[in-house]
Amino acid sequence: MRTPCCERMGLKKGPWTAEEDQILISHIQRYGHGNWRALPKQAGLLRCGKSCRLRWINYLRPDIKRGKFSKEEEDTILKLHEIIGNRWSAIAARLPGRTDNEIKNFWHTHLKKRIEKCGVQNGNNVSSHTFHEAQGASGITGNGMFGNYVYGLPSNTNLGETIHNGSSQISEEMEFWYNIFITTDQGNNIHEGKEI
DNA sequence: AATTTAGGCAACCGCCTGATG
DNA sequence: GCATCAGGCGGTTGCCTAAAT
Repeated sequence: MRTPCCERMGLKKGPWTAEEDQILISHIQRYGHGNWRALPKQAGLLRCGKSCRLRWINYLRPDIKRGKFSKEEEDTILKLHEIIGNRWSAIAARLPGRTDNEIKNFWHTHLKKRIEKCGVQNGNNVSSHTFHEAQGASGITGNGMFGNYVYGLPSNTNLGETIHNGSSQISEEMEFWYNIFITTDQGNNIHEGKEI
């Protein structure tokens, strides 16, 4: 049974101070972040590696875009979420400067509510128009896809084939977004709807 | 002005995966 | 094949602040 890194004695938890931020930034700028576990010790921070990594990726990274999400970004999140579900990191990969955590928070605090509202007004949920439509057309059940396993699908299901051959009922819009997803996904080890 | 409530977001937790020995 | 480690991910929590009462 390994000890979770955060349980080590003497490690600080909770909000980061400006001083800690500065230490982390200068250390990474100087030496990079080859080994997160060793970094806090090397930098002189009383934090666990995970905490440092999270702080850097979600807040301190220089290329982070802060502020409100644009309409285009919102649309992208909504569409990708319909296609791939709660794969926040995959969605974030398509929104330069945005982090998975930020997108996840934005989803839970804004978009989810909006969708639920729309769903109530329309008497169904938004997803039913796209991915669920595809599911219905191809006999697929489940609530997500892509991953080391395809949610609710046999592991050998070729989703690309399913979508393309499934039926003309599948919306062109979904196909458009699906194509964007599979053709632009680089570095995520995903190819044609499946992780390799 | 004081208190309560709700929303937003940073951070933690636990699990999973891939790499390594 | 098994154990361990580090990194990564998604779910969840809890704090802070603004709005409402």
